[in-house]
Amino acid sequence: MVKKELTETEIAESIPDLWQPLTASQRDFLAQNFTIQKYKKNETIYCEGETPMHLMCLLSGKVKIYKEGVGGRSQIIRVIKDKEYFAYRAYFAEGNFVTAAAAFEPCTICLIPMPAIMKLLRENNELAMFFIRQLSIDLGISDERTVNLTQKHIRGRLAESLLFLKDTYGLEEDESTLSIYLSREDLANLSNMTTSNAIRTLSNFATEKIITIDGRKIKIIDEEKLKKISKIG
Amino acid sequence: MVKKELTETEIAESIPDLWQPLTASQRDFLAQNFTIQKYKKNETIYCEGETPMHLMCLLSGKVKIYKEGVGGRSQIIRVIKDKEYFAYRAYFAEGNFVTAAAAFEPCTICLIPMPAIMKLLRENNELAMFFIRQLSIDLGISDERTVNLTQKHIRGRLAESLLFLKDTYGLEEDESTLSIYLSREDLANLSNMTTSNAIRTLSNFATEKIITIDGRKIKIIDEEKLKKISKIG
DNA sequence: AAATAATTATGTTATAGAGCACAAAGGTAA
DNA sequence: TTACCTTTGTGCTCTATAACATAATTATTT
Repeated sequence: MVKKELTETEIAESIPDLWQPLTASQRDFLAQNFTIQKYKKNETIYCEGETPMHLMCLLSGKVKIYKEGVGGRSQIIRVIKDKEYFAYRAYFAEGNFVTAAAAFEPCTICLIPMPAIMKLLRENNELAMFFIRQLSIDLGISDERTVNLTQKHIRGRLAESLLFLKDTYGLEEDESTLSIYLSREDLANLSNMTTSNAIRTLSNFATEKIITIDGRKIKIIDEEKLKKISKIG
Repeated sequence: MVKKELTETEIAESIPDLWQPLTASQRDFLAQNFTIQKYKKNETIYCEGETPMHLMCLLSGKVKIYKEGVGGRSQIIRVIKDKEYFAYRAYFAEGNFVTAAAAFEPCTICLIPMPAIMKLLRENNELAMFFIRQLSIDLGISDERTVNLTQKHIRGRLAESLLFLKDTYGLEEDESTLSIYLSREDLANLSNMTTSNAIRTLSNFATEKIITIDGRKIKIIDEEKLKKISKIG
């Protein structure tokens, strides 16, 4: 664990949502409990079944939260972009992790021990409201996702995943290339399908001129059509 | 809307989790904002897209939270038993309902305007922690559910639903009959399958002496076997 | 009580998508 | 360079489950 000396300004910029509601003394306290950790590409951040210890905030990089399902098939539950918090749910629920997390690409993560967060929460309602809002949003997304993954057909699921990646990580300067380069396998795990079907459906989309593919680079050409496919399932 | 005069004791017994953390003046305030509403069997409590106004606590009866999916297929997301709170997530997420709620059987529900809850939340951290814990638990369940519904086979999904109903609503005095009598359609919507497949799989379970069925009455005979089927998918 | 509608049951058919096999391409290591 | 592994791509087969059709029951309404 790297314990880097950071100025309070640097910390404030790293974790604005958490920092902003705090009083001066609470900020001091948080600065004492702030550590930085780096993870290599594809490195596991935490595993299913482990006991949660820290709140994590992704400072840079991209992270997947996933779950090993039946027969080794893994399902990506959600993805984290920078400035997003994760790994706290299980602690609040007083249980172990039901998901695992791994780095899509090299990551810098800020860790804050959950007991420190609990102390701040007991003192600061605005902070509590931040978590209530965040958990509520995530629960709504999860409910939507359950229905989408179970009821939509392969094309609809893949289309939705592509739009979801666009909304989460955005596009490159050309305004059409997805800013995340996933393996076909990750794309399949995100869309609840086999790798072969992700490959096949992706090339179908390319043939239909909805996207172009160049290795792992995906350009969205016809977003409207993608939305339509996602909608009708 | 029935505005029944209740004693504070009666209220306290109805909504213990919400009541217990409050101070005397907060309890007074809550008692002023407490209304009771009754719903008939199968009546809709709220719809997808509506704006959330009240926190609801189920005082008696059974409720399903569901979502209309692709092609009119509906998916039961979770079920509520008495003393459980619901309908608050969307308000906290500052959006409209993404799910609908309906009564499985006649229900009595306590409604508290969300702005009143917000006021109490701002004053009372323990109350905030209650919601953080509850949302965290529900999010974990939802994540588990996503994988179970997408990856398990029909038998596994139905077995899981039966165990889930047992855990939620319990058994009758005979220690084996499920305390909830669902239609095959509801059972199917809970297990992400068609009604015909719910019927078929249910009678298969009966043939295999895992359960007995008498109309909508389901007796669990071999819980261990059910757990095994649920586990292997 | 008769009529109508809803639910449960069962058989048959059709198909989406998994599973598998294998080849080609690209990466990494020795 | 050669060897080896991982990822991507394509074709073929098989099966779980949806979709449909039609009774048989059971509720509900008139």
